[in-house]
Amino acid sequence: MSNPNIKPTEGEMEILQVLWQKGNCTVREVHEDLNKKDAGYTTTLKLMQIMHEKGLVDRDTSAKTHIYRALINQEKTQQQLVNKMIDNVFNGSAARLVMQALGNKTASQEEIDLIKEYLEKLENK
Amino acid sequence: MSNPNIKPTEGEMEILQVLWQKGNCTVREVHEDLNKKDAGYTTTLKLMQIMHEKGLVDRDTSAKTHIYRALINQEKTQQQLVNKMIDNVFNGSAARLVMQALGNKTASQEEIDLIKEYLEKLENK
DNA sequence: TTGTTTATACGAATACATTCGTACATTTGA
DNA sequence: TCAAATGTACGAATGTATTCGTATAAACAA
Repeated sequence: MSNPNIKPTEGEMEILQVLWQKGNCTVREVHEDLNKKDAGYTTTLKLMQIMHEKGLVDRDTSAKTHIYRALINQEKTQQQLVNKMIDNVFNGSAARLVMQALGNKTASQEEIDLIKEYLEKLENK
Repeated sequence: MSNPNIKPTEGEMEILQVLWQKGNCTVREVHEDLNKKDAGYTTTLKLMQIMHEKGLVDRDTSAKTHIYRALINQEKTQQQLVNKMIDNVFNGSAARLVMQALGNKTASQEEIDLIKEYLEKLENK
């Protein structure tokens, strides 16, 4: 398993988002995608080097500019973090988390339809 | 507002859970409720003192043994943490978080029914 | 060629969370 | 009364995440 029980930090999650979305990336590409923040380039570099040490990412160092890719699975990681939150924040109740998530403005009608569809599927097995 | 934009740490969340559930508590009561972990008593004490400094809890110090209570609102705090997770882990998609939460074993049939009911209500307004 | 740009590596500063030891005061019970 | 138990306060050690400065090498362009 490449994904034992690692909990990426917040900064690491931001980088993983980019890698999951774009696939293989250089440090600069990731850094530019993160431009909302005002951190320096070497900060992003350092973070990605640490992530490599931790086994969160792999990299191709054959050229001068290294190419990074995520080593841990997006869904598994999300699952792990959600489970932790259910436990840590919602006393173990998935339903309460779901309702909080739906009660907020980011849940559009479209999203709600998606969820209903998903619930149907869940029931049919 | 007593709840501007504070993000409780993991350890603080554990203590808040106890306070939200039991209402007013002494440090010892909280500590005993947290007995899963092997941290010492003064560790819990220190954490709660820090939480007081941060304005997360209030305390009655009129007696020797202080009585603590949560100052921040449970639902608001949960909402805040869920929103952060939607953003940080699920690229802003509440639906994806919900599905991950439902896809795990902690979501029982009972919970799923609850959620469906909740969705109905959401649609009717 | 040579100076500028673009990389990586890495040490160190800073910030924050967690944990514990110890000092000291109050309460309690034999 | 006085020793043990129970409580708070607080400094300090530890661990971890984040940020940046600087050294150095490679690529590039005039």
